[in-house]
This record gives sequence, C-alpha cells and structure tokens, in this order.
Amino acid sequence: MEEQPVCSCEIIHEDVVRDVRAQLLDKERYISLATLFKLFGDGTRVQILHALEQHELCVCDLAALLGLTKSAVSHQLKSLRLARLVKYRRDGQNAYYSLADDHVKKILDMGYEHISE
Amino acid sequence: MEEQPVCSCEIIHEDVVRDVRAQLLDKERYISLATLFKLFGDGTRVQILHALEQHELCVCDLAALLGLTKSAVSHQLKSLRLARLVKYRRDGQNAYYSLADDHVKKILDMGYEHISE
DNA sequence: CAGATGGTTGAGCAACTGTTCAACTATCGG
DNA sequence: CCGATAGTTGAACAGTTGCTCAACCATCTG
Repeated sequence: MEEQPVCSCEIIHEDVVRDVRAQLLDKERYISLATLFKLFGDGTRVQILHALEQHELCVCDLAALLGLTKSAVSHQLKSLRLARLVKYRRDGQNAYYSLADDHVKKILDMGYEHISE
Repeated sequence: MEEQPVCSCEIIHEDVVRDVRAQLLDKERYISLATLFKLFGDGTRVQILHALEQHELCVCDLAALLGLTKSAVSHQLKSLRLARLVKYRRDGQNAYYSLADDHVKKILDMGYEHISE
C-alpha cells in the first residue's frame, strides 16, 4: 500500500486512520458496488423493478405502464440485464422480463424502510 | 388514476398490466427511493460509508484516507447527512461523522452479496 | 486581538446519464 | 414475399453530478 501522493491536510488521528485503512477494500470494489447501486438510482428503473416484482412483463407492457417509449424501456432493461438484476425469455415477438433473483426485492425493501422512518 | 396520455405501443396483456398498475406506488415514491440509492451510486461515497462503518472519523481523517480534499469530502458528507445516512457531532474544531443507523450497513452488505455471486 | 487550522459553501467545469429519434432486426400473419 | 408489430441499437442532446478552486466561517492558541 503506497502513501497518498498529496493530502489536503494533516492526519488528526493517525492510529484510527491506520486501523480503518487496513479494513478498506480495493477502490475497484467500491466502484463495482457503486455501479450496482447506480442502477437503483433512477426513478424509472426503480419503478420497472417494482413492476417486475409483481409480475413478468414484456417491453410493451412496461412502456404502457410507465408512459414511456419502448426504446427508453429497452435501454433501461439492457442496463438492468447487464448487471444481472433482471432476466428475460423470448416468446415469439415478445421479450418477457422478470427479476433475476430476490436480492433486488431485498435491496428495494431496505431502501423503502429507510425513507419511511 | 388517469389514462396515459400517449403510449408508444399497444398493451399486450391488458389484465396483467391492470393488476400490476394497481400495485404500483406514486411516482414520487420511486423518485424518493432512487434519490436514496443514488447516494450509494458513487465509489467515493460508498468508500466513505464503509470507512465510517469501521469507526467514527473527522473530515481530515477521511480526506487523508481517500486522498481527496477536505472540500470534496465535506460536499459528499453533506449529501449523506441530508439523507440521514450519516450523523455528526462537533468537538471543538473537529466534526466527527458516523453512520446514522444500521440500514446503511445492511444495504451495502446486500449489494456486496449480489456482486460477489 | 491575530494567525493557524478544521470545516463549509457556491460557482464553474468536465464527465456522465436518461431520453428521444431514426434506423435497424426479428418474428408473425396473410 | 410483404406489411405490421415487438424489440434493439447508436448518436445526439439536455440535464445532472463530482471535483476543484476560492472565499468564507468557527474554533483554538498565543
């Protein structure tokens, strides 16, 4: 572990900082985590996830439900798919999307709990 | 509940859409949720939260730990404070920050679980 | 009081993000 | 094959965001 090249100020509690630094993860880990949470950081995507929590839906249904274009929905679903938050199956012309696992619901619930306090 | 003014396509599964629509929350709720998760959607903030999970820290310590200016850290802490994710106490010149409650840890853990699969 | 240090704040800029638009592919029905 | 519809994609634009910089306030020391 290198020294920070430049620090904007003196370290006030050297011992505590040393201990905490030892517990920190690689910067990349935090970025991965942030990249995941970023997907929950948009009203449209959260609404899509909550809708899919109720029932499997195709792109058209979602577009109608949210009052958006198919394109907008499809773009969002692609992001969610890449992060493995949703999965989909094709049936003829339709693409049916659903939640990939129950982490999504748990994370949403936890957030809902926080803002409801 | 009004009709959507314009829909980009036909509703394919009317009954399902009707049921799901009945379960959806107000748009504002989703925006509130997203606003919360947006705070977890940045590597720096996630790192700050994880550091505070280990120990109460002042702005200077955090700045040294992350290699950022006090200003940058202070800006982020303000956002986190407004969302009641962190709290702080003043002691002389120092402002000591810590996690507001254990929701933060739970949300981070849930995210970590997802990306570790 | 003055000086130093911890911390906050607002403006500004570069980078990023969500939607729209237009073009495209894929599948079904005739 | 043709037309219609479901869905995807990439470019482009407006809006947002995170950091920097400079100025500022607050508290301690002498």
